[in-house]
Formats: sequence, C-alpha cells, structure tokens
Amino acid sequence: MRTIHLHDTASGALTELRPREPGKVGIYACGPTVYNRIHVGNARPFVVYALLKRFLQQEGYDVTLVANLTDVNDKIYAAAVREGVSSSDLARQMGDLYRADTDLLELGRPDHEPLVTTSMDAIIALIAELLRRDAAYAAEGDVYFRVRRDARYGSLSHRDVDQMDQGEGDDRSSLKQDPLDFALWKATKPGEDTAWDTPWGRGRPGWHIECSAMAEELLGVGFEIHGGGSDLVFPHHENEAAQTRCARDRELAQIWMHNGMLQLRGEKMAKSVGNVTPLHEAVAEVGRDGLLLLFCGAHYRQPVQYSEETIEQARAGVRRIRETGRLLHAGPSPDDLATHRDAFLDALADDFNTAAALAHLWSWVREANRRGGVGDEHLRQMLAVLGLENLLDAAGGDGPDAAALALLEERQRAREARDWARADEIRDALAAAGWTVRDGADGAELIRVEA
RNA sequence: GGCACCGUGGCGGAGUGGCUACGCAGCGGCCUGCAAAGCCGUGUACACCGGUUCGAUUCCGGUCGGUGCCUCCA
Repeated sequence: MRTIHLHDTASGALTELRPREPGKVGIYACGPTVYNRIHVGNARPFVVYALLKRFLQQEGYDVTLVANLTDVNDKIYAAAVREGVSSSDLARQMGDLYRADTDLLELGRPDHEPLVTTSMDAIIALIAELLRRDAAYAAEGDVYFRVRRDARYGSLSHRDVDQMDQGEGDDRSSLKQDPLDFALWKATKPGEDTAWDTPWGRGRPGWHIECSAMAEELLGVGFEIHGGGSDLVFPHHENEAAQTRCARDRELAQIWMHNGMLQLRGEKMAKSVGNVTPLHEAVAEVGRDGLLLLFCGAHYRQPVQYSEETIEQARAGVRRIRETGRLLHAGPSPDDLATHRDAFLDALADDFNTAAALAHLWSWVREANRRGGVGDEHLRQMLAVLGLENLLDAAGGDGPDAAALALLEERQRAREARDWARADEIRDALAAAGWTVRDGADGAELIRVEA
C-alpha cells in the first residue's frame, strides 16, 4: 500500500490520504442534474473517480464510491414543462439514460447512486438541525442559510466574503436577510409538480443541501475524498462545506478534489456554451477505449482538449497497446520490467497523475515489443487500473471468414510464384474487406482494420 | 474588477534548479519482394522582460496571452 497524495482544493496543496479507518476510503463525486442527456464533458468526473477507485483498490484499499444524481431542480421543472411531461417522469427517464450512457464506458457503477427524491428524510433533518442552531431561517416557506454565520465560508474557493459580488436579486431575494444567503429549501411554486411537507412548509430542497445530506448518510461526516468538476467549487461545494460545518461542527470531507474541464476548441464544453457532443455519440465515434485513453492523457486537474487531433492520437494509442497485446502471452512478466510497472503506480500515487503513469506504461510496451513476447502480467495490471485490460484480450468480432482465408492462401501461392502484382492485388482486396495482411516469420496473418 | 490556474518542440502532454518524460505526426535506417507492425536513430521546446543563483524551462516580480469560477453548469 503506497502513501497516496492528492491535491486538496481547500489547502491548495498535496495532501496525504489518511483514512479515518485504516484501509477504508469513501469517495463522494457530484453527479449531473438529470434534465437531458449528458455530454462527453460530463463523463470526465465519472471516469476520473471510477479510475481513482480502481487504483485505490489496486493498492489494497476498500473503497466506497458514491455518485449522486440530482433529480429535483429548476432545470428539470422547466424541461418537463417544455416537453409536456411530469418532472418526475422526465427525471426518471433521464436518470435511466444517464446510467445507460455511462454504462457504455464499461467501468461498472458507483457503489451508491443516491437521488434527492429518495434522500428526503436526511435532507429535511439536516435543514431542521441548521434551523435549530439558528444557522438558517425560514421566510415564507423558504429556508435560507446564514452565510456569515460560517466563519470559514469562502475557505474552499479562496474567496473573501466581504468582496463577493452580491447575488443579483430574483423576485424572491428580498426574503434573504443577507444577499449572500442561499436557499436550503424553496417553497413550492406554481408549475412545480413535486413537493414535500415539512414543519416550515411544503416545498423542495435547494441545490446544495442534498449533497451534504447524502454524503453524510452514506459515508459519514469527515469522509476521505469529495470530488467533482472544477466548476462546482463555487458555489456548490463551498455551500456544501458550510452547511455541514454549521450543522455538525466538523468538516464534511478531508480532501476536496476537482477535475478540469473538457474543452472543445479551447473552450469549456457545456450546455450553456452550446458546444456539446453527447456521450453516447462520442463513444460511438471514438470508442470507449479511445475515450478513456484520451481522458488519461492529461492530468485530471488540467483541461483536456477534445478535438480531431487528440481523438486520433488516442486511437493510435489504443492500436499500439492492442498490437503489443498480440505478442504477449498470459503469465508473469520479466522481473526487470517491474520497474516500469512500479513507476506507473508511483505516478498515480502522486496526485493520480495518469499522464505521467502512461509514460511508464509506454516504456513497458516498448521494451516488451523489443523482446517480442513476454508475460502480460504487468501490462494487464496497469491497464486494469485504467479500465483498459480488455485491450489485451482477443479483438472482438469474428475472425477471418472462409473467403478471406481463401484469398490469403491464394496470395501465398502468388508470392511463392513471385507474382508480386497478383499478391499485392489480393492484399488490396483483403484491405477492402477490412483485413490488413501482415507477413511474419510464421507466415501471413490477417489483422482486422481498426475503426 | 476579484479569486484559482495555465502558457513546454508540428500536435497532445508530464516534469525538474544543473543530468532535456512519454505518445502522435514527420524524416532517416533495420526488417520486408514491396508493405504492414515492430525496433533503432532523428528535433539547440520550455510566452516576453527583469531579479535571485555558480547555473532557471523550473524560484521571485512584472508584462502580454489563454482558461475556469464569481449566475445554472461535471
């Protein structure tokens, strides 16, 4: 079990992972609001935290990964009205699509995927505690959090409360005692078709309280790692942290991890920017292997470029690993190659640096190619952390059909007759049928042309 | 304007106070009938200007440029 360091947004420094209970790690990663289908950018945190979990497990930790879905929200109400369906039907449908789309990544599911609607008791209880402590106040059915009550407010996102822009008031802002305050609970409004009863009135939760409640319920206060996209640092995570601090007198999480944005032409991919590629389309186009390699090509905190070039480069990487896989056999790898495998894992232990880790994986690959056929143990171990061990298994799809094999034999006869023109003609015909001919010491073989 | 971060060779992208990752593409070579794949070799890269230092791409200050957040956003 290596010592693992991760960058903590709150302190801005690398922090050693020190589980409350030795060997056990809880991770809470903020998931999407389900009001439409997710795009490739939304998949980055899903991938980052799924792979982090794999790495920690590889290191011997018992990991619980929680990733919530927000299924009650203004956007959902609005989208449901537009589409003429109930908000709960829409949320259920989009939640199902979210799970289906992320299943395309073949990384398994998080251990828990809580919903707002099924966590209402915990949410209401947490708000009640904040009210009891006077860290929140009710106003005409709304409940607001007293931001200035939390002396450490702003410490996660490094903002000074006194310098923060005052939120521009919507029609109900006058209910706030301080413009910085934010809603824990919103009184039900016309057009909203879901609501819950509470001592302070009928309504539904604000955005931030759900995560404080669900994370605590499933992982306990003070759990190890809280993650999400860097665009959630403020206000979402700042507010989550403040709520739990004021209700429990303890920090919600030990380490706050934030992944960088996926960029399209140098700009964040986001629904609000309108430059999105749906995840299921990206998987169809790039392939899940290529997509994972693309994500791993950059450090998780840095932006990732999603472009023709980076997609092609990721595809080339996938081909290279598959190519090496053809040479390997199942079994232990040479001891002297372990240094690359160890360096790979060391890089991951140092703020989960997948880009640096990959460099060591490539070194292992080059050495294996040079030796021509060694045991696959190390490579399989590295790829497993990245969710790519499948690259070592026989390529999917059927093998060459009878017609292709007949052509290959004919080509072999042509070659023996030194009829190069005919041999090349047949090779072209095979290429057209999707097969690359590769002449080797043991004769020719057919390799399926990669997409 | 405030906060956070970034500017690395054709592209992507790590990293480090001195020993110049890694991948893709290109070029040369080996292998091959020719290819393919693989291997070997190949690029005076670290935005600009000052400062600290024996020495800075790496530390400090400034300039310019970019990104994210400051409102829903992974």
